[in-house]
Amino acid sequence: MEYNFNDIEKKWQQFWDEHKTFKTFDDFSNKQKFYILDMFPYPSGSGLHVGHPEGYTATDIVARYKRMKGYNVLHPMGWDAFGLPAEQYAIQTGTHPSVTTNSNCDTFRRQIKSLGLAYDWDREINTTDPCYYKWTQWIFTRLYNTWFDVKQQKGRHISELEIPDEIRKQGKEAIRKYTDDKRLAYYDNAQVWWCEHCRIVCANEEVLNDGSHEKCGNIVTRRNLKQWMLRITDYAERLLKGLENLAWPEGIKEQQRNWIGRSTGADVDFEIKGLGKKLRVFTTRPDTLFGATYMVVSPEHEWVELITTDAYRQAVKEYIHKASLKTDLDRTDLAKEKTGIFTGRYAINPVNGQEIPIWVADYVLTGYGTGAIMAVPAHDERDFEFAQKFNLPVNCIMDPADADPVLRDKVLAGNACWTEDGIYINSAHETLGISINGLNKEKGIQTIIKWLEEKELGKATVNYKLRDWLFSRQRYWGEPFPVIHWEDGEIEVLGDDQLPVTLPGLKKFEPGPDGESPLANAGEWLVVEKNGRKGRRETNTMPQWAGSCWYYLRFIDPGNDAEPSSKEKEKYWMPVDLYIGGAEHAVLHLLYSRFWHKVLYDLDIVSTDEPFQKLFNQGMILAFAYETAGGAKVSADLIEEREGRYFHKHTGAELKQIIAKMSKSLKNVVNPDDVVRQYGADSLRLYEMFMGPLDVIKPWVDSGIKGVFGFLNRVFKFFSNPENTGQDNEDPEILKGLHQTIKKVSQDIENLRFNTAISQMMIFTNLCIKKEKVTKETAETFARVISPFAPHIAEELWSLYGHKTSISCEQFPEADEFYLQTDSYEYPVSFNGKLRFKLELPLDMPEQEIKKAVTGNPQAEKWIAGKQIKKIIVVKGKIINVVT
RNA sequence: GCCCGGAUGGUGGAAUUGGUAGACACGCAGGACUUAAAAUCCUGUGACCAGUAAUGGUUGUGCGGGUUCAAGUCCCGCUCCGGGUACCA
Repeated sequence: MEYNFNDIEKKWQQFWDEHKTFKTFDDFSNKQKFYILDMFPYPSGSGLHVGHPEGYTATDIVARYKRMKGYNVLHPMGWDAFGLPAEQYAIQTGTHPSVTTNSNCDTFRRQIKSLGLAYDWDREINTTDPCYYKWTQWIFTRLYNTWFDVKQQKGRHISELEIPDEIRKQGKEAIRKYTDDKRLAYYDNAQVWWCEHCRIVCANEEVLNDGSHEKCGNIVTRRNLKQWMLRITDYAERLLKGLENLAWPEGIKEQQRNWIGRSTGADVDFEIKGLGKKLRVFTTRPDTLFGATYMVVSPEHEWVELITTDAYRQAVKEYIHKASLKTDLDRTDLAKEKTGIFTGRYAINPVNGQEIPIWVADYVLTGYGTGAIMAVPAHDERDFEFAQKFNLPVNCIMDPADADPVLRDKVLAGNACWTEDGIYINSAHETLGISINGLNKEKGIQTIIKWLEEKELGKATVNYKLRDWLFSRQRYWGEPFPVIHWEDGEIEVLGDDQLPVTLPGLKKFEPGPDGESPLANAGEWLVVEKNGRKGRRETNTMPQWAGSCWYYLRFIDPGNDAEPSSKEKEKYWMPVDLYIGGAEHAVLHLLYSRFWHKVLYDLDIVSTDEPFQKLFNQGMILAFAYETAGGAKVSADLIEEREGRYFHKHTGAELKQIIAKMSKSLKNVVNPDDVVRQYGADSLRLYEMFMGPLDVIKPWVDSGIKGVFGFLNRVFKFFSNPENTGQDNEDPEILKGLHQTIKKVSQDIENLRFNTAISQMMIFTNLCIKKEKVTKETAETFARVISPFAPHIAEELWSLYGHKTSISCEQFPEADEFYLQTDSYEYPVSFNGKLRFKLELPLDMPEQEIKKAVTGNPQAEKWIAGKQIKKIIVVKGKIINVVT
């Protein structure tokens, strides 16, 4: 029978749809649950690309397999549909973003369905649906009404915040300020990144390290705006600790750890001479206090003016002004030429009473630590560089005893910087009662911190690189904040009964004046009045991350209008057992979600501390592209191939084949629709899995899909022919192969190694074709084995064998060890590690006899002749090695 | 600079705890079918050397060392490529 994939696939997709084959029931009774989730897509206008089906097919195989193994499987799909492109399109054409979004979702849904993915479509969600974002707003109000109790390391309701008496005495305003300073969501004047091109505020995370906006590549600038912020920094420690028990790729965990950037050290107070104030610095190297020869405060430090003496005031002012004009790009410029200026003021080093100058320099950052440092040029590269430039003293206090002697001399003389371990010198003060001379780094740090704490000059502290999360955007197409700004300055966050705050209809979607959100033009929607008090709605909207921070909870109970998801269902389904998506979300989405989830956990809304138990990243799919000798890229439709070389159709120049990301400009984009049309969904699924391991980056090769297409043709031709499947008694070799295949495929699915599972099925099919006949039982078993990978063809075969129900409701076969046992083994026999011949021997043969059998074998003579056998190594069932 | 990955035939990639390197597939070559082509099927295919041939030998997992009876796999030192990050005190 011909393999007519088109008819087969349409037929079964319709069958699944009509019978709701993959509907998930909340069967809390006996079945074990398995929640398997894809990172839901942003439905862009260009539709699915071949990268999407990679992860989706992988989860689909696991979902189908687990279902056949008797699990209650939750495998949903939805749309992360707020976002810029729909809004930009609205600005250009006046089409409401919801119209664009809905039509894009329709395209995505159609395309995804055409791949035969086993989703429960009754659970489809859309972040732009008011029934969905009602709960995004609801969670925001929870964040607003939560503070983080540092002692308990736990978020608690704001009503449980104790107000200190001294604050209480100052009255209502002070209490409000005190409370607002603790809330996890707060409204604050923030220095924000501004992208002039997109006219949008960006989070730190959305700005690339060259200072450009990740979405458009435009260079961003700084602006001061009132913005909503989320106090993710409070959860830094929890977010760090929580990583320990997660089955995530080590690399991703490491990226999150680096992003959080925990570092331990000490806060140390330096008395400022003539001011009666103490300047606090953070340092990871309190042991180098004796080498501190100057101090630096950042240009934005709140005491800069205070510290600066009159003689230096003008110069410092000019310096700060210049620094404020610099973008972060300039500040972290490649050249990194350090700049700075003396304030005229001195501080007193607490370990030895020495007076050291205080400088202002922009190599010290405002947002980290205390925004001020003690500088130890002898033992810190940055300080050393600065000291060299401004002729500040370099005072070596650590002898690099084990270093290269030339370098050591330079370090001791203050002509080089040493940051590694060594032995302290010049690090004692008799009257102050401190000495670390002769100790090493680890001991030195301990000793100094202990001394500082005793003398109340400082204390051990921990700092994080992680910053609070800038949570508002000046856009229309996002979740509105459930917030009213009253005319008297009070901020009111709406109660649950007033949610959702829906987006108003607009005619024009251009941003408001001065970078304000388009919602600033929303007229009546903006105005609120209550008992004669006037207010204005918040015009910012939430960033795109908001909706994706908790969507996995909504899939559990998508229709619930009383809660984000019911407690009972949440408890049953959470956590997500397997989460698959791209590594580009290594920090942002995955860190934000974990943060929200932990807050919800603290508030007893969810039952697990972490949302995603196991995470896996699929590798990107690239495609061939072409470039000229000069490196100019040539679009794929201008290529001519001759004898394995590539030439430009017009110029005739020889081109180099390279591997690059798929892009419109290179015209090397592969469209899944085309692939499905030409080879069918089963072939696309199989090829994406057969290309290589799921987690590696790999190029799309057209000829590769022909290979799996050929395989499916052979499978269908052979197994659909009753003449081939009418054997009465099964051949032992087939039985062995079949059970090997069941075993290998099961193991490989569990370990997400689909490429080798497919290869095993190919081997088995080749064996069947060679043997020409199998039993019906074998054919039915194999259909079940292949069904998670190529579900359409498997359903078709299954119905050809006379079954009326879906194969996806069948049990996955179990491998029977009985058929896998063997009693003899063909040993590879090596001499001095080199394979010389093979020898079939019983597996239960004692070692002594194996040795005899080897040395007595005629083939061995040649290799033993004239030599002494030193020993014979026998690894049972593996290898024999004769050493001469 | 720092952190994390990676490097195996012409190509994508296989190879439990160290134990037959190159499974499976693509490509290529030869053959069958065909008037021809496509499709399909069969055979061969890391490189080098010897042999008419069956076969035999040498060599071979980015480079240089080491451990071991045995190294793609473990250790030390590099090179190149990809990703993240960047004055975080």
